[in-house]
Amino acid sequence: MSEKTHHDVDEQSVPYDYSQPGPSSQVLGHEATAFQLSGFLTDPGLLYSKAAYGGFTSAPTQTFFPFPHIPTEYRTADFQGGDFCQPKHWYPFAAPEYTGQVPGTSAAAQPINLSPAIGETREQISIPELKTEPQSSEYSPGMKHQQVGPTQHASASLPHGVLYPTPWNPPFWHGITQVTSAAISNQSPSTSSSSPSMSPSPPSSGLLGPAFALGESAQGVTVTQNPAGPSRSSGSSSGGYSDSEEETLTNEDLEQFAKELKHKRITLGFTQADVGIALGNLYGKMFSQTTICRFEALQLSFKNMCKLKPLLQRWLNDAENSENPQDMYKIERPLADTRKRKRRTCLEGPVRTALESYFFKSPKPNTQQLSHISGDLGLDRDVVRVWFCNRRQKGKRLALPTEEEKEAYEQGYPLYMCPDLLKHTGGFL
DNA sequence: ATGCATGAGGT
DNA sequence: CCTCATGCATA
Repeated sequence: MSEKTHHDVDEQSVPYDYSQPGPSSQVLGHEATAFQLSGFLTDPGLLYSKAAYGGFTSAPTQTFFPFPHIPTEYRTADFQGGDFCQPKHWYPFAAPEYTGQVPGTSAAAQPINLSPAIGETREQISIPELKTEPQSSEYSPGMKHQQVGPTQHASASLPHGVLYPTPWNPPFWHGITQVTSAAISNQSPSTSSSSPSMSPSPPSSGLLGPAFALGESAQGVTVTQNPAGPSRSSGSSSGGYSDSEEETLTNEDLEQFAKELKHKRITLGFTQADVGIALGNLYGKMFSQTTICRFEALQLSFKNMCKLKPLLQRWLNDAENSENPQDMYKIERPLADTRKRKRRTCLEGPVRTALESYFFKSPKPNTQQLSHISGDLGLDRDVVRVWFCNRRQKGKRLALPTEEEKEAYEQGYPLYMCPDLLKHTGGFL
C-alpha cells in the first residue's frame, strides 16, 4: 500500500515516442491482431479516442505489454456486469435488425459525431505532463476525515429495497423495439399548460412538501423480470401496467422518460441543478447537477436509472402540477460540506492515450501492473488506479445488454465500448 | 457535459 | 482492491 512511487523517476523520464508509430506496434503483435480480427466491435474508435485504439495500437512502452494471462479467477458474475479480464472474443451486441433509430417520437436528430478526435494528439504531444495542483501540500491524503453531514440518508425516506430485485432482461438500450410505449401514464397534464416560468406566486402553499416524504413509500419501481426467460423479452412491457405500482422498466422506458424529463424540465424552466435540489427538498435526497445530467443522458447504470426514475418522475408530476414550481428548488439547503478534495489530476494527451492503451490490453491491471503503469507514466499509483476504475465504470455505464450479451461480459472481453447512445436528442420534439 | 475523486459496501 | 453511486471542479 505504499502508493507513493518509491522511485521518484521524474516525469521527464517518461519516454513518449509517439512520433514513430511504426515499429513498436508489433509489440501487440498477435494479440492486437486478435482483437482486430475478432472485430472487437464495430469500431472501437467510434466512441472513445480513436487515437488510442485505432491510431495507436502501439504501446508507448512496449516493454510492458506482457501482461501474464490473467487467470479467470474472476468472480461469479455479479449481476450487474461482472468483470472483464482477458480478451476473448468480442461479442458486440450487434443489434440484429437494429435500424438504428429511436422509434417515432423524435430522435430524428442524431448527429452521432464519431469522434473526430484523432488529431488531438500529434500536435500537442510535447509531454505536457499532468498538471496537478501546484502545491500538493494542501491535500493530505491521509486525512480522510469523516465529516458528518446531515446524515439524513438513513432516514429511509426512499423505498430503496424494492427497487432492483432482479437483473435486467431488457433488450437494448436504444432502438430495437418499435413500441414507443407511451404507456408512461404519469398523470394528465391537465393543470400544467400555464406558464410556470414566471409565477410570482407566494411560496409554500402547502404543496408537495410533507405529503410525499414517506407517504407511499411502497411505490418504488418494481423491476420485475421474466421468470423463465433467459432470453430477452423485447416487448415484454407491452401495455401491462397502467399504474406506477409495478412496472417493468425497460431501456426504452428509461430512455423515453429521460427524454421527457429533459424536455419538460426545460419547458418548466428548471436547470439540472434545480432538479437535483428539488429532489432534496421533496424527498430528502439531493442530487447534483451531474447526476441529473447523467440521468438525462442515460449515462447511469441501468440499476441506477431505475432507482432514480421514480423520484424524478414524481418530481416531474409535482413540477407540472404545482402552480409555483419555483418553490421546489428555491429552498436550497446549505449543506456546507467543506471536505478537502484532492485537486483533480488532469491526464491529457499522451498520458491519457497511454492509459487507454494499457487499458486496452488489460482493463483490470493487478497491483503489479498498476505499479508498472504508474511508474512508466510517472503518475501516482492511486491516480492510475482510480483512472482504471473510472474507465471501467465508464465502460459499464450504459449499454447494458441482455442475458446473452451479459454473458459475453462475464466471459470477459476487455472492451465495453458500448454503442453508447450517442443520441443526445438535443432537440426534444 | 465530463474527468477525476470519494466513500460505502463487498470480496 | 474492486464496484458503484455520486459529486466537485473544470473544460
